[in-house]
Amino acid sequence: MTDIIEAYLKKVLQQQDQVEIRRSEIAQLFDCVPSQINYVINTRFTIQKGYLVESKRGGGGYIRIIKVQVLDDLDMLNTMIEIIGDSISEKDAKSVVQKLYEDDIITKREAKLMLVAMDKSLYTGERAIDNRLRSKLLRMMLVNLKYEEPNKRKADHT
Amino acid sequence: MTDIIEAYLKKVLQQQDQVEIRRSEIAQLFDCVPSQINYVINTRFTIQKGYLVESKRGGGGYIRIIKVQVLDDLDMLNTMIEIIGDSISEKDAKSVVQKLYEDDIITKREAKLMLVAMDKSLYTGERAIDNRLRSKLLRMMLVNLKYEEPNKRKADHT
DNA sequence: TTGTTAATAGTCAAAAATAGTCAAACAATC
DNA sequence: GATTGTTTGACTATTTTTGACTATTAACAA
Repeated sequence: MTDIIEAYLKKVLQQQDQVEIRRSEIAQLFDCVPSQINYVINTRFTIQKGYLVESKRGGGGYIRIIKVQVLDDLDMLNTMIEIIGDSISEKDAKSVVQKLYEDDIITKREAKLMLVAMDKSLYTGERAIDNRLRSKLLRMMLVNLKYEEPNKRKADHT
Repeated sequence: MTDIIEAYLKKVLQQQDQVEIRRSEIAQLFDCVPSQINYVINTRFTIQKGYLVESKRGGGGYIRIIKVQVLDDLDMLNTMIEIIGDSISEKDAKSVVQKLYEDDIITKREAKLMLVAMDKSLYTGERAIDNRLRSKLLRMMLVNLKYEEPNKRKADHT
């Protein structure tokens, strides 16, 4: 269900750079409880994945999902570095890498290298410590990319 | 039983380069306990045998088996992985990366990413601990370079 | 203005729906 | 008989679904 609703919203977002819904309407449309919509948004439309969410309660209330717009690769990298902050979970870190791949800022191989480096199996198991180290490593890699020549890319480098 | 399930999955994989199952369904189909499926996967669909496995728990969970191609540079990478062992200094690690770059096994950008990850400024300062973590990370990265998923169209997110 | 009600959305934790781990029991092979 | 491989099930971990309760806002009544 979550996947279906996610797909629906992403489809709309392919045409527009933002979408505004009424929570109860979408819940009805997909025949689920309203809080399911919150779950979808909290897990699939995070800032690490490149989305901003605004909402208002009360009469005429809404939930608005906005695709984050960036100027260019450099802007994207800077934005991501900010988002990462000084601590990041495995999941969020992987979302960031995935996003960079989807936006053609890194190649698939680069993404895979970065993903292994984010994997929890690499770290100590102390969550707080791991998240700080992971953040440091990811930020260092992104900073590095800022000063590298962009990859020459074909339209589709799968 | 293990052989039968293995054969079944491999038959499907002859037609497609990946297969997605629901563990409980397959267990039912072959009338065995679900954890049997894990056994099959752990013994017959390893990375050494050319398979990658991904899974998700919870509602809508799945196990996905993906055929991977082993790349040409296998020997070189295997040798490097052996040399690295379970502990490596910053200097030696950087030499390894440099060598891979000189031998055209990795690109310049990939080399830079890996070098950042080897840098001592990332680590704790406890030499023994750092060298083990560095080795683990470098080996994980190299293992990753050995395999490649078959071409799959990336979603067209224009 | 000021309360009150209706119409929203948000939070949180329990329950349900999955998959993973591990070790004991069992079976096959050497 | 010892070793290695397989099967089983109890227990754990993760993700999703659900619903009761809370918070906010707008509209309206006093």
